[in-house]
Amino acid sequence: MTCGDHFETGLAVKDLDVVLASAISRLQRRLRSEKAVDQIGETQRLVLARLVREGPHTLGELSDRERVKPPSMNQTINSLVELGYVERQDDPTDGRKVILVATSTGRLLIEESRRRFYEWLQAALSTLNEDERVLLGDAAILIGRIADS
Amino acid sequence: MTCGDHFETGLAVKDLDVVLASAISRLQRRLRSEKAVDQIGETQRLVLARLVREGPHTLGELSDRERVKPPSMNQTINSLVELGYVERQDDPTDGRKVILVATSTGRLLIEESRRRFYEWLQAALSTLNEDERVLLGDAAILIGRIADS
DNA sequence: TGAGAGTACTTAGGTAACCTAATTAGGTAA
DNA sequence: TTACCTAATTAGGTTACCTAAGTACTCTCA
Repeated sequence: MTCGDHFETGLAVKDLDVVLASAISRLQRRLRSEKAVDQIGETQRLVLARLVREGPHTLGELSDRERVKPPSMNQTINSLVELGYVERQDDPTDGRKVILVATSTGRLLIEESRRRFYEWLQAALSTLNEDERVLLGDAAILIGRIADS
Repeated sequence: MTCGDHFETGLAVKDLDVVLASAISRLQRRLRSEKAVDQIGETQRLVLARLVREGPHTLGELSDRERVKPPSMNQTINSLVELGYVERQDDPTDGRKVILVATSTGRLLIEESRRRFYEWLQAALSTLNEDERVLLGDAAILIGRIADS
């Protein structure tokens, strides 16, 4: 395969809407079934991972980032707080705000959960070559941009 | 940008698990909110679209294709039947099977729904160039392959 | 030919993750 | 200090999945 080629010339772009939506739905379902080993769901894992990776956020910031309404995020946060993975802290400068921080337990869970997820993903990716992995990384960025557009 | 380059060298592949999962979740949510104009949900639309595109299927075939358990697919089909978009027919050769066929109303809905979806997607894709669209098409195929692996 | 095993669909009941509408509490500015 | 704005939360509902169990049909083979 040389520069400019792609895997299924023409076809790939023609049915982009259906092919992309279908592929994404299927991967989402697969991810959901794979994570079942964990104590937390996919949504909770993504939020907790963000708190660990990027540090404390307010509820509003989190719901914006994840493209979810505040009440939905609040529910996710409630379960993470109940499980002891996240802590609510008062914002010293604005009493309306609540600062959400991952606890050390939460940090630990994400490290382990992420390692396990990587195992599955690496197995799945083992059928792909390096070029394809790079392509997928680029595509993830594009998909994120579309989602947020 | 020349052959071999990609948009965020190194970074793209390094955090592939989180970046990909997050991007997919966000696009899924966006799709869900965009389709809200339709009478049917994203899941139903995907199934009905498949019936229109690929012709009649049994329930088992559909649930396999969509990576869902048979009872879940049955529920989706029930709602499509109630709305008059899909018809159940007996399999003449195997009394256990049920053949699912899109009605003409269903076919019509998909055509309209798809045109509308394309409008949104084209708008979203207008921020991308042709190379990026091709990349996204290729990635969709890879994602589908991973989901089904 | 008629049990026993297997397959395909369906029903029942439950859960996770979203939503909108309304409420509470804290901030801001005329 | 009243009136409005913003942030988080509560209440209640929907959708789309799941597992377990049941029904109806087909196939196999003694």
